[in-house]
Amino acid sequence: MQRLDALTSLKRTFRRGEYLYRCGESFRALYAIRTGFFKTQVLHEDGREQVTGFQMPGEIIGLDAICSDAHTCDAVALDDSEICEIPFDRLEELSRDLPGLQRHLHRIMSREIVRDQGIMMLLGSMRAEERLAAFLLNLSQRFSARGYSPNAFHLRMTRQEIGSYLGLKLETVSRTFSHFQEHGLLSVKVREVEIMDLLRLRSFVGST
Amino acid sequence: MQRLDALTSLKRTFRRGEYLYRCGESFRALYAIRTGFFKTQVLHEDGREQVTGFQMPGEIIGLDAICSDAHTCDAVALDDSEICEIPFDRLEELSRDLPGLQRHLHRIMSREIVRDQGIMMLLGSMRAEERLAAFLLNLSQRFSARGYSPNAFHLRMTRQEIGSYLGLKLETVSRTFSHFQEHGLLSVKVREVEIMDLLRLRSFVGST
DNA sequence: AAATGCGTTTGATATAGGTCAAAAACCATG
DNA sequence: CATGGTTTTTGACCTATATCAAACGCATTT
Repeated sequence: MQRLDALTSLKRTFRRGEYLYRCGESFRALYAIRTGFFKTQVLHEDGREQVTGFQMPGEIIGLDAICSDAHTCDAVALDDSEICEIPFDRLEELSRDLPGLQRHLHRIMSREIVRDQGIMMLLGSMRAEERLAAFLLNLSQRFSARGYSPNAFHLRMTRQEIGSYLGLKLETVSRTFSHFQEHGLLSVKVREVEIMDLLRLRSFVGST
Repeated sequence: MQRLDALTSLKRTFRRGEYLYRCGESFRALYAIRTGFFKTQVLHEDGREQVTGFQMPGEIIGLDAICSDAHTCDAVALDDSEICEIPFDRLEELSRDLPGLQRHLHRIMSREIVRDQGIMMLLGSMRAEERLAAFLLNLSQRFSARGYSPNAFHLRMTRQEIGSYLGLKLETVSRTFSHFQEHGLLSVKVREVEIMDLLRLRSFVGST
């Protein structure tokens, strides 16, 4: 356990807008978010961007870099944040001695794969309203798991970033928020969201 | 190395249309494809399906099940196939003794995450022609890596399955094939594809 | 307090891709 | 080789979302 503590001893802080890593940089460590908020994005050479995820405290980023020893996306702080660096070779070493840690690591990687499957489902076969509803419910659930209200929260990302993540244009995101508001599902004031009717919002997605 | 051989000794065959596993089934093993062709899909309760991938020999499926000890998607043979079962607990055990194997497993999981990022990019920010071009180029590259022609191959999946994977309707897939053919990029006769102008097809992805 | 600047909202219009429908091609089976 | 079922193609039309454009809100600077 001391060794595990030693593994996670290096902490770093980031201001809003700063990059934790950039696509192409060589891979050394995974990062556990302690506080704050990040996004990960892939950039196409023609300038198009695809936001691949929003990460909150307790989540691990950098897993994509293992396969090629280089990061395949950017990670950007959306809020002042603190992360904890986990050197990957030492993590592998330690997980050889600690089956519980090994299993944990595998679970984390697998969970990321399942998360991605969910996004494929979202992007591949949902309509705009379903996408936004699924997105909000996902945030709600994650805030809730961290002890915050599942019904009222502050969005750390712009409409454009939400749109990129959901495969929609920012105007469509904005309009869909307005629709939801008109129908009494939620109240939204720029970045502040309050979900009024969680059940009905859920029924939009079909499941969850 | 004997232990590694022992690990991969259980083989099974599947006829076209048979399920390797189904969503919800409990997780015991990963599967390495020896011969044949599979698809993985997630089903929404309202009947919508999302194909999450097409797998060929040498590829590993089942990684999604690690995190919850249950499969989160279906895997269906698209061709008569042979797979090799890899009991996961024994794989973990062995990878504690063999750092090379451990690293290999991590790379495979990470590669899957990167693959999924690519699909998000595709679904989130490409148009129909780009999606289909990217799909064909991906198949081409994978056939090529297996010693088959990169220019001529047989599609194992239906237009509907391609469409589901690419977030398009089957009619759109069909029409886009026709467009490509009209422009001399490829020749397609139902399931037989021959790429005539690989460079120009490539220039589709990442332009416009 | 005015000016600047980004992010957001809203409206008008355009279009890529979806939907519906029918015909054609293909494939498995008796 | 005739049959019936599936898959594919193609056409006509429609709609969800994109695009373009303008105004607005809010925060920061001057």
